[in-house]
Amino acid sequence: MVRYQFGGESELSNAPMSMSLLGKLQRDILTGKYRPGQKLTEQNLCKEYGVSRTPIREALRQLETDGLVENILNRGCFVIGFSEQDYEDLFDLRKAYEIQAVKWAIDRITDDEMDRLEETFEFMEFYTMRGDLDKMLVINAGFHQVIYEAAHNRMLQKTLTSYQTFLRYQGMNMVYGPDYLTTVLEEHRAIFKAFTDHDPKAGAEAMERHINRAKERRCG
Amino acid sequence: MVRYQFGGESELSNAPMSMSLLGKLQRDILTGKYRPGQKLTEQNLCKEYGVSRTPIREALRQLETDGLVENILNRGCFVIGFSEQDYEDLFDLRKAYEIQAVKWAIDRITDDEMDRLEETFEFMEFYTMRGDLDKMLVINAGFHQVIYEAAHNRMLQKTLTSYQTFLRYQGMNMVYGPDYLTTVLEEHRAIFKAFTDHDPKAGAEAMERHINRAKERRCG
DNA sequence: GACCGTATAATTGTATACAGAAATACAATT
DNA sequence: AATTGTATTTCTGTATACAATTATACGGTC
Repeated sequence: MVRYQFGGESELSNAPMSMSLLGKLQRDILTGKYRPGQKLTEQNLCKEYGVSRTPIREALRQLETDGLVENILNRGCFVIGFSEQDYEDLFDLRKAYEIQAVKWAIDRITDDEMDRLEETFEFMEFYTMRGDLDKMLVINAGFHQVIYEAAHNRMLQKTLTSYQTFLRYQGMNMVYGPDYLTTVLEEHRAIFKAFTDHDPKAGAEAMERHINRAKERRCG
Repeated sequence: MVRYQFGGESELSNAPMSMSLLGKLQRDILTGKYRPGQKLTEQNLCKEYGVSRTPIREALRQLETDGLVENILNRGCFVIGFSEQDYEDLFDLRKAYEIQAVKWAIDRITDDEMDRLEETFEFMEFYTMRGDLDKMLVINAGFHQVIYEAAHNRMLQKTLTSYQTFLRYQGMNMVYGPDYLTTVLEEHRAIFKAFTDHDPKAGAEAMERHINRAKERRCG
């Protein structure tokens, strides 16, 4: 049995069913509810999310490590702003890791993971055929997630998952062209083929093309 | 006036003079005081570091985000173990980012940063001449830090700094060969030359060689 | 002796209380 | 009007208290 977990609601580990406080804060920062430079007062966040200061502070510390807020001693947390350059750069950082991920994944993937990758790709074909953009965006993220897992490196997985979260909320404002679905499908097909061919080099090249075009499209 | 901050005691932002709790925990995990799989009980850490649970918990959350511990809901924090493969992989992840860093840095470096890079390199030459390994290791980290800063990308800088911390504590157990100093100096000279030549491609190649050899040497 | 259920203890998650620092308001002074 | 010094308030940093969950110990049953 293969389970899918594309919803994005549960953040890998400790998520008590509903969206975690950390996830909510990530969302609200990345979607612009809190503006760059804005001070996040703990009291206000307590009221906003209906919890006490302790969990708020712990979430803020994680956001600090994630690089979404800056904590200045005795003065509080401030939302970090991202320039256009930062967003562009993110594609290059992601590209470097995605290429490494696919190379490792093709070498290290287990049979079970290969089954999941195949099934995920078949879902991509299905939803492309149906023209279901929303489902496609979710499956798209899932396809990459399987690769991250198959790379069998915790740090890589954490970092790329974090980038995905980042781009997911960014992508919510994007406009998707008419042939987005078919184009992206073919890009993923090339990547998937590299897995069936056990060809890390081809995988790296296909992934590089994929991310380069994603950068041009300015969406995942 | 150019100030150096190589000591590694102060972690960029909020470090109240002495080593921060987070830094101590990082050190004690990475140097093996706490073993992989070991449970970090909050009470014990309180006694160990002489603070209450609140700051301990906040530090643990940051360590979780950093990937040094795993937090299981209602069960506590456990030290994450790193395999030989993980350590090898880390060089590849670092390589990907260091190459990107040097390419951006050569494009984006300010005059002030260039002065600091030059001065740092001159210190490297001096300490190599003197055969001062300890100082050299510190300056080595500093040289890369200047590059990270010159790349002008917060995420890149955070990630690479974190890798440096990781490898620094690892490197403490390493044995350095007799020509380590001169070899490393020449590798850095090639990188530095790429900056004076404003040649990102050459910089990337020099950096790739540097990290590849570092991987062979199994130290910074 | 192995297994299971309950009671107890220990530990985590959350809320609150208190101390110290920073921001603010405001009066006095130039 | 601008500035400085002080008092007040607000907020962060830390410690502690309480609630919920998990781990442990122990006794009963097979």
